Amino acid sequence: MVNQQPLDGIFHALADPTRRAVVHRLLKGAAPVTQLAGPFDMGLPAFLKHLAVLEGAGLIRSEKRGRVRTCHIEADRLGAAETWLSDQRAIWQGRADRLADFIESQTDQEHEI
Amino acid sequence: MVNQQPLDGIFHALADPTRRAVVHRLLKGAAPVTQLAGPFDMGLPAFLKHLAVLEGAGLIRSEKRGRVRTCHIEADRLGAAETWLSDQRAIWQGRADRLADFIESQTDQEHEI
DNA sequence: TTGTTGGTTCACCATATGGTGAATTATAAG
DNA sequence: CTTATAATTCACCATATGGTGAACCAACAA
Repeated sequence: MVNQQPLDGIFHALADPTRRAVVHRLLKGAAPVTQLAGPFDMGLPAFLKHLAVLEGAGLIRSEKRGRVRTCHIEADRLGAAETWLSDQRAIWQGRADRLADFIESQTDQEHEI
Repeated sequence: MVNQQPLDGIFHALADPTRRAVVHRLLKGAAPVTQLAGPFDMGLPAFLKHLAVLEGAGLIRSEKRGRVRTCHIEADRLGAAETWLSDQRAIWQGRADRLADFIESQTDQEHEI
């Protein structure tokens, strides 16, 4: 996989329930690693990998103060994904000939009857 | 990976530039497999796996008539992802204390000065 | 019937992903 | 100084992912 467009990382990061839950949690406020990891049934090393994926995708940011690392959400990166999706919807909605697909699917069904 | 929530599959499917391009293409109208595969620099077997991922996620549908399989977009599935994202944005925007994050980050910087 | 075309299946491979337990480091707290 | 806590690193493992080439099947065309 040579390609590494930003959307690749963002969508990949969001394709995991643990990571989505972390995003969801962080939207309500920053939190340190161990506290974030609390609800999940996995070891710290595994959880850190999830955080690394999120941070690599730019969805979160983290700073270490003393021995505690605090994670923050980077909300505008979510916007990048949202934008791509709404662009696609715009294309879909803008189609003049969407009816063709419907008719086609009906024709298919007739053959099955 | 035991968990298989619908969003897992949808986001995973969208985390690949080839698959996003296929979605983009199909939004403009249905197309047969070989024609869809045309622009991409990979063999048919590899491309079929991408289609399988998209179909598994419910993002596309396909029917075979004669020897040609025609693929259609399933646009409402995109909506599921869009909805999750806009829900998250709602949480973010609804936060009363977003300022706290900003102040915290400023405090961090002061210590570095 | 003989190609040719559109898809499919198969066996295989390299790398990525998501997890583990154990050892390690660094900062706080007693 | 000693110990507990927060996080990190390391070696390792099973499975998933994304690709290949070659063989194959089914349908249309000549």
